[in-house]
Amino acid sequence: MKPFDLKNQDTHSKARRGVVHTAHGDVQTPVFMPVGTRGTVKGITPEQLRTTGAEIVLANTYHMLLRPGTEVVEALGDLHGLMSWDGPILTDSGGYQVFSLSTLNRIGEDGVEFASHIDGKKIYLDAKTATETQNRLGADIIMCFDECTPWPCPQEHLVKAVERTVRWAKQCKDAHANDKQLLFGIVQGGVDMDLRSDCAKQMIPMEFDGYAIGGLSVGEGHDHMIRTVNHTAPLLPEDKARYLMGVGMPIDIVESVRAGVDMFDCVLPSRNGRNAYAFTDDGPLRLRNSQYVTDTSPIEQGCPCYACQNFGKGTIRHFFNVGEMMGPILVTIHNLTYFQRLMKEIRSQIENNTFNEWANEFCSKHKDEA
RNA sequence: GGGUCGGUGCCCGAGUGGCUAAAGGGGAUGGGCUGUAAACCCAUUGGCGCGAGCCUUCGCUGGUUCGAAUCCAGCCCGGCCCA
Repeated sequence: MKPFDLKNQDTHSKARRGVVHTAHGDVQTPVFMPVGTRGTVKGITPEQLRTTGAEIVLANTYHMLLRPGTEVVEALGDLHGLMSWDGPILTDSGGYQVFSLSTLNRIGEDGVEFASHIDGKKIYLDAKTATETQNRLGADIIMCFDECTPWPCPQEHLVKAVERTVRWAKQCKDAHANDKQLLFGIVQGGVDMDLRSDCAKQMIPMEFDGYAIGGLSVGEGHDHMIRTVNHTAPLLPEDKARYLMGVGMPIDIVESVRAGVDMFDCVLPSRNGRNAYAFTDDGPLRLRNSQYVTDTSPIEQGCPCYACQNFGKGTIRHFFNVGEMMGPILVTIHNLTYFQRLMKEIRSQIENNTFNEWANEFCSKHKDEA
């Protein structure tokens, strides 16, 4: 079976409605994938995650490799067993940690040496080890080991990063030895359109199961991001899933869907939820703010999530103020539900061929959040 | 009644002649977070002023000193010990 089926193509934009087929089930796109870096989406159970509408979840190779380690994950029934999640899982290769843990690593031509952020132990990650590790962790979609560059980034570094990312991608493809898993390639190149084009041109002949746009949402800002996505997404094969890594704010997602992106992941709904920031259709709420002290209304009127059905803002604010776990739990559930409801709306608008107009309205309403 | 230790900003608490509008916590208020080193991090927190700056503040009152939260005297209040 083809890994990706295109179901509808919006006629007023590049937005698409599709399905990704994985060993643990289908994923309706455009899709938002919550992040469960170390084997769990922080603060909620898989059952709660399911009720938000999530179909697929992320985990991270670098973090699982450090703890508990590949053998232990295998012994616990691979990632699906460990996470108690029988749906699709995607693992990031550790390429993001090349960026996020840059003070703890050294990038070489063949791979990256990390000083473990836990005990300083040397961890070497390259295309082969990242792929073999992911083969064994057992996710349904695995990612090439890439170099996620920072922003701003000197041009010569950007060029080198693209070279390495392309070279490593070939090595990942060669090392990949688990035919139950889809392997996605990643296009790098910062906000340099020529580099993005070069990188895409070199990645496509390698015939990956899907293609990601990496190296964005690293501080470049909404305009740079969207310009780069608008340039890059159309370069990728129409019959393969396109995945914008690490994005993002709702408005970033809507604009990127418009550019033809199918898949997203981001820590924002979960992390910000833990930090009392609630996403709503009327813009964000900072639930620690004193204005909510005695507010008995839900975070979002009409939201079917457990938090909105059972608690008012004042109670949730109280939970945050006294440090009760329930605050982070409730807002995580709400935010993930918000994102899933947004994706559902997006899919429905594409099916009705009304996406573009809807997106215009959404973006004008949320432009302040960019 | 005698002795002794102490009374500092919203709270706790450091400071014991000038660099002190006063360390550090807590609390409060506001902000940030984008393929998670994040249930975390940052900022503000006496008043007035855009600002230089001015005013008020370390129990109360008075004193010493160029200068006092800091030294002295009296008083008030609290803890402990003795009677």
